[in-house]
Amino acid sequence: MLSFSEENYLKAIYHIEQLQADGVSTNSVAKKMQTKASSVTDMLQKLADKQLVIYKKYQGALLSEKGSKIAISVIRKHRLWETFLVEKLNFSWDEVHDVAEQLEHIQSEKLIDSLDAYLKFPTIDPHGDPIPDKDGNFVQRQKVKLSTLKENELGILLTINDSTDEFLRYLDNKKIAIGDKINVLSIEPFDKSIQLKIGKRELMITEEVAENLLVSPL
Amino acid sequence: MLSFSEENYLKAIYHIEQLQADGVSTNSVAKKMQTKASSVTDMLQKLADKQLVIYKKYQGALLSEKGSKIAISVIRKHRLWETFLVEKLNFSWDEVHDVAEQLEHIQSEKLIDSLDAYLKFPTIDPHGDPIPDKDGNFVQRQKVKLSTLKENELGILLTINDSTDEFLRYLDNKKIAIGDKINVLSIEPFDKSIQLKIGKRELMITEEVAENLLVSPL
DNA sequence: AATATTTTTTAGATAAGTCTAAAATATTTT
DNA sequence: AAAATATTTTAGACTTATCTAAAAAATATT
Ligand SMILES: [Mn+2]
Ligand SMILES: [Mn+2]
Ligand SMILES: [Mn+2]
Ligand SMILES: [Mn+2]
Repeated sequence: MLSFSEENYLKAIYHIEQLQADGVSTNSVAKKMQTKASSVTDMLQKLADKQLVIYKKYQGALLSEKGSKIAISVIRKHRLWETFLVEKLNFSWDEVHDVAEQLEHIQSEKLIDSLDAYLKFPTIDPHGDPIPDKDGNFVQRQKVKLSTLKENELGILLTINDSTDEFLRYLDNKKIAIGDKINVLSIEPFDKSIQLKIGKRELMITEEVAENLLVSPL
Repeated sequence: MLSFSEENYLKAIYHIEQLQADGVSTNSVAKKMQTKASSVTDMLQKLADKQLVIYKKYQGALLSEKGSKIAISVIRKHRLWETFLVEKLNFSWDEVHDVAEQLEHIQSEKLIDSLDAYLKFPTIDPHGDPIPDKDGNFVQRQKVKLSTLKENELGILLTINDSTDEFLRYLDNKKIAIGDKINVLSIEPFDKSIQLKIGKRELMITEEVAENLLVSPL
């Protein structure tokens, strides 16, 4: 039985590993967890004792097989709860994260598997992120930043890089949603802002926004 | 923001208060919480500092207005989650308690009020216990032990005194359920065992079982 | 290669929650 | 009312998770 804190560290290490496959640095974990490097060192030593990470002084850490399984199960719970909140309790996608941060630590295999079934085994969460199944498997989809598309190219919005409430609400306001088919009409050479078309609507987004929208190119 | 531990103590004190209205003793809390009296003293001092209980050395404790409100809100969450697990996720009533013990500490007013609405504002949980509403109000029903009924008297099973898994499963086996109309056919003078009728079925229960069944007399 | 800077670890402190053992107080029995 | 017993509190220790400040190691700069 792991503490909430241990589970949160494992999840953070997992997410950092996805970005840069080499050893996860103490500082990168500290930044993600909004804590001090010394606290991270303490925790990495503890997780190493429990064989959940492979850790060598000054070399950073990597999740072990066991640690990785736990991280994925926490992520599974987080995303299933987010899906429940949106689908069943009518939360909007910018309201679910903090509650899911708490719910992801509830310990009950029966609970999470029943929830999974109740939701009809969803594979994608409200933010477009894949939901691992009971065995930890999930879909890996090819995706590129919208900012890499050329003029007249198309893409389906799969997920987003920035999941802050502010960005989610920006997308709501602009009526940009997961699953939308986005057509790049033109790119302004001066500031790389993009004129695009969703359905019949035309709108303009900045390069920064385009960097945070991940699409499947068509 | 209270810790899980503080919330659990408040809930325990509340439940003990319901049984004996006078000051709640340190030992009674220790017994309920399965902890040591010294730990209880520490916590009572802390809760008194936070004005959640009224506490005088060697005199035991009482919940303050504020403490009582929090205790009731934790109970509300516990019972709504139990109802959710049974109604929506097909848990049986002997499987919900431990999970609800965890879920009752999730902090989100929007979550619990949405859950309440999703369940159509239930007033009774799977064990027959009343569910406080958003304002902390709940139905108080007149109820007596089945063992106090005389021969040929009737009662509706409202709730139970013993909520252990074993007793719940005993009731399932005997097909005795909350809401059943129970007819006391005869009482054996020797051991006070009771012959009763539910629907068309006749069955016998011991006095001990009858002590743990609370009915509304008809 | 030596120096400066950054990163990481260690040492020591603090807070929450628990425990055991001993002391203080209250209650019951004689 | 004194003695015996039970209850409650205090004192001191331990664990987990965090922090600050200092030391050690790694990396970057000159
Ligand atoms: Mn999230
Ligand atoms: Mn998500
Ligand atoms: Mn319960
Ligand atoms: Mn219940």
